[in-house]
Amino acid sequence: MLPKTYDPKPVEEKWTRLWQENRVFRAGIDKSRKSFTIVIPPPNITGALHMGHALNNALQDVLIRYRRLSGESSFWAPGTDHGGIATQNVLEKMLKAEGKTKEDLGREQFLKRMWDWYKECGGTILQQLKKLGCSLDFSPENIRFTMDETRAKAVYQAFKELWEKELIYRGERMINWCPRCYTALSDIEVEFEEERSHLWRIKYPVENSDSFVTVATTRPETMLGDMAVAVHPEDKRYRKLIGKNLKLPLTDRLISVIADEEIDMAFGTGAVKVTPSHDPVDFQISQRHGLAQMPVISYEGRMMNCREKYLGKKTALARKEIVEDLQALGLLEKEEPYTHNVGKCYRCSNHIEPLVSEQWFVRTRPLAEKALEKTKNGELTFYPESWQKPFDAWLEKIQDWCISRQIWWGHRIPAWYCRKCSGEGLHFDEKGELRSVSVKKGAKPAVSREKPLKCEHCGGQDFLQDPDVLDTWFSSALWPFSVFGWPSKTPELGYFYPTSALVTGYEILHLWVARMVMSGIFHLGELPFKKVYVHGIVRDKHGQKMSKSKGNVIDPLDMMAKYGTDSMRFSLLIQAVGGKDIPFSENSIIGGRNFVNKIYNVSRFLQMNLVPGENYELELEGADLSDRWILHRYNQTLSEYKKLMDEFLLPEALDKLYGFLWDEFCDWYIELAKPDLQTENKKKKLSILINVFLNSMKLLHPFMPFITEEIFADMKTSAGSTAKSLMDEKLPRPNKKLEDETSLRKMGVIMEIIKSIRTIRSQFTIPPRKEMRAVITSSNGALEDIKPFGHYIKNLARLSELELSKAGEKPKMSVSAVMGEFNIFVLMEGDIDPEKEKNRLSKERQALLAGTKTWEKKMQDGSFLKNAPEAEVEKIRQRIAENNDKISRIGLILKELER
RNA sequence: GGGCAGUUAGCUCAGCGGAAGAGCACCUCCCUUACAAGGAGGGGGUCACAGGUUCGAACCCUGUACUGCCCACCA
Repeated sequence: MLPKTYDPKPVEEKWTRLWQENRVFRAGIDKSRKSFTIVIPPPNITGALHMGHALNNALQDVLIRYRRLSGESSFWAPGTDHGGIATQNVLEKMLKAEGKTKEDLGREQFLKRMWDWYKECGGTILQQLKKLGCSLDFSPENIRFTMDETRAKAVYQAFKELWEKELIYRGERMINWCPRCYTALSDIEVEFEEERSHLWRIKYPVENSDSFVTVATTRPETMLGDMAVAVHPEDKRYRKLIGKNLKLPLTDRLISVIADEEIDMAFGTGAVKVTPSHDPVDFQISQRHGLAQMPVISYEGRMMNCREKYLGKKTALARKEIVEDLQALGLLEKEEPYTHNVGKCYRCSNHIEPLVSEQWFVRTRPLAEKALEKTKNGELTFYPESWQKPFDAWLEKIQDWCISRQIWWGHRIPAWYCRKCSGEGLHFDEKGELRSVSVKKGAKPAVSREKPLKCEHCGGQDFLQDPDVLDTWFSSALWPFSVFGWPSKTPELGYFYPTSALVTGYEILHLWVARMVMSGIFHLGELPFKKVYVHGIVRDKHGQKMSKSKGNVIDPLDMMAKYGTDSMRFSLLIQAVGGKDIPFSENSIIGGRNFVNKIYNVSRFLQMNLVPGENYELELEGADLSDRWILHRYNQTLSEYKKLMDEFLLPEALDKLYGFLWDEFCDWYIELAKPDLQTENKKKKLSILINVFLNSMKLLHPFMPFITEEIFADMKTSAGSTAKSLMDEKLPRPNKKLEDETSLRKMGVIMEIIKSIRTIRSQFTIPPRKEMRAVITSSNGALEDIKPFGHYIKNLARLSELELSKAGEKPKMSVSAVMGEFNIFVLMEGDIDPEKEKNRLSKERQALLAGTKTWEKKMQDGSFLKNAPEAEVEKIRQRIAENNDKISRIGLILKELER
């Protein structure tokens, strides 16, 4: 005999192996069938899979399995992302533990270590996706990596095409610099966080005068690089000072007062210190006024170009000392608490230093405009659609994309400089390696994947490659087509591109999705996908983001080991409603675990009853009411399920299945069918039980692949299937022959009667096992309707005897209920307290009377009668009639109790 | 500072113009031969607040409050 509880572990291990061995997930080109393609958001190779990956990939797997079962040729290939800064940081940390730095190793050795790490970690992540049940084809030739040879070709091709169209350029701009990661970042890689700090008011002495101009700043340390103080041209306080010089404290420099419209007179003192090298706004002001730049903060985040005292000190320390020094000089007017937003690195959370630097950029506006056309004309749609607006808004305000990173791990920028022609433009470090390049000083890049043979200008052959690498998102942006071998015109590219849908979390809508859209249109002239399914973030049960530092991380691998993969998938998927964030707790998996066990026990029950080897083909002949009812409900559930799945309403579809299987199939239908399993009717009943159940398993399969596959394998022969896997089966189609609305109505009445008898039993604490006698009376034809199904009531309400009669007499020693058109009397043994019973019925009567009163009031309302639709009025008329009928019936029972 | 959501039972949410719902949690009774990871029954909500539209509002409109996200160069 099968054990009472389901043990997921051996089942999951078995099927994980068999699926790969039999290559059931293989997606080939099959022009006779529709294709369904999703490219996996490639996980970064930074460590292990987390809950977010579990959700993201479970959702994709649901879609892929559903489409595969629907007969489409599904493609979903595994892959990982090299993950640029994030991954480099992981290795740097590991080196630190060994007491080394990446400089100790040198670029070449460091990269070798990175590739070793990829081999180790990339494999682990794929292994974990397998555990999650993802129906990816893990054949080695199928595994993609954003830095493998094919993808590298794509990156070069993309760079070249953009360069040739002048959409990539090199220039000096204000960029976001992370001194910790030691690289430039794009604007969207900066996260703003509110921080409590101070606003300092500093007095700048006016030259040849005793007066001062007071400026307000949150960053006093940058004052060493001030080149001016700006005021609004119409600011009366300062108008006279415009053009005058100020003595910049702590330096021996003079700076001038300039006028700029952008200055807000109402903020601070209305006078702003202008630091062109370290503030984006100041940079713009300086451009407008032709101010010189003077950087005072280095790439390391230390003070430079300043007096000895501060030289080389970190900005935070310099800030403290400068404030103290100003105070000592009497130039600090005020220090007030101030809360403002501070930019932080999205990879290491350290403060971002805005500074001027020469970098590579993508000119995004022309690309964004094309993308906007597609979203505006409805070609690109979002599920849920509320993401469309923010997506569009971002494209409309898009800034040029800084794509160069000063790290080592990534695609090296395919630009080369002739040593001879580049003049002063090449800067080397102490080891003689090219460290940075200045185009302004003569360096002219030649774009090429390999080292160029000859310089176009001087014929020289000594080339140096640009030391920077590309933003990791640059290669991610090409993923939907690089996956298929672009720029080669592979058959896969032709068949699977554009892909069918993209499934992703909203946090990378700009970083990734928008860039894929722009790249797809630019390089292939076609959107990479037309549907974007956007999901939320898995949080802890209090809605907090999971993070190691908070210690609230739940590891999906632990959860799968403890409760099984199907259970975890269920609890994630059922909660993923409307793309909202999911508050996840271990507790929520238990619901999934219970459902898995419930299903397992259904199969156990059926297997205990069926005769192995026998074929239980669906027999409709002679189906009784409960059969017709469950088949009708199954059929309805199937149609609703398909509709929901096609609309990407996956949690809703799962919820429908859950309700159908647990409430209707288990709690009602199986219970109703049980007595028949003891009769010659057994085979017919089993045919319906097995067919409805196994078809439901097919519907459930995309969500919970392991248990459904296992059950199917155990029972398929009974349903006449020889399929090797459930996935070789087809999803059932709704069948008109199964429709039977009448059964729904009739079963509804019977279920209500059963429930009211159960309620009475419960109220009088009659043990469920104890058999009772009951009498049901009704003065009209309704009784005829239920007469053939008395045995349903007897069985499920546990009655030893059921009398159906027209006579309205209340049997002695009985408890009564009025349900619809029926009076129900449950016969009690021994005495019942007439007072208690009277009380109970009177209370119900009161409630009914109150209802009638409300409705009648409404019926006396002239404007209601005049304005409300006739159907509404009729409905209320009927309610009153029903109520009154019940009231009078209760009245009669009460009268009988009096005697 | 701008924009977008949300506020319904203890929790997570559905309902989006005609008698307040589900799941989980809770309480009571039951180890009934598929399942105690189960079954049956039950309690619990002025639908954030204030106005308005309507015969009728959780639902539509207008404010207010709070919460959450996204975007933004206010020193």
